[in-house]
Amino acid sequence: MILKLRYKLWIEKDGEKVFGDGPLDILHRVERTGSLRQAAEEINMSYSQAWNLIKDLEKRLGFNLLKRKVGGERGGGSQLTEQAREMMMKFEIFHEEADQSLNSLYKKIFK
Amino acid sequence: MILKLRYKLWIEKDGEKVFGDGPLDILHRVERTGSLRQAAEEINMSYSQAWNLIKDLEKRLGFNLLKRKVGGERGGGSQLTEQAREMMMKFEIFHEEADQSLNSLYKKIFK
DNA sequence: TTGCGTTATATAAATAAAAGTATAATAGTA
DNA sequence: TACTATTATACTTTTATTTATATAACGCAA
Repeated sequence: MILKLRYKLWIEKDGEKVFGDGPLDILHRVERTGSLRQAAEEINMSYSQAWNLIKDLEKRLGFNLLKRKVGGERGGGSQLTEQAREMMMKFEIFHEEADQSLNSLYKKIFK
Repeated sequence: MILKLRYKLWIEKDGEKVFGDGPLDILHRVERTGSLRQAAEEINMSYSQAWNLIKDLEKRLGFNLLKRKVGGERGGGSQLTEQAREMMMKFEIFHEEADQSLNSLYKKIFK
């Protein structure tokens, strides 16, 4: 019987999500493309949904994740803030180490 | 800014959930009360939902979690199978150790 | 034989989440 | 000035999930 460990990790503030895999992925794509719209498109998420997601996170966190530019050449765009980069980096390291830790624990107990 | 780590752990087989916190809790209550209906009632879950949940898990796992008795004194009831006990025990140990591991990791990286 | 509390099961209703649509505002540039 | 691709925002529609309702079968006990 091949069972597999699954898990989800995220960060909350006052009982509300403020960071997780979804935001991490979107922010990486914003970093690369320079546009929230393109980032959303890449993962087949509607722009409005992506926009609401980021807006909610920012509101809860109390700081901006994106530096926006509306209009202008190429219509504008978005870039990461320093605080966004810091959060991403910490979450990535945590996620990576957690993955190793959980999987070795799982093997120890279930195999 | 007080951020809090949150996580969810569960076991899958062929991409479908076969065990997690919910089932663990219900099975504990069945063990104590001798009845799936009472177990469901305790956590304000409809009996049909609890029944479907357990039935689906059993189907996916390929073995029974409950020994059922229909009719008879007190209408019948349900008891845990040995395999259910084993799964519960392993998952509990895993969960407990994972909790410690994740939280110390979280402190190390986020604090 | 009737009542009881359970398991077993299907179906409907309600709620929540996700996805989609529409439109305004913006500021460089051709 | 007209065009462009973006951010910003409000709604509507659709889908998925959860919850509720209803009913049958069962077997012991009074």
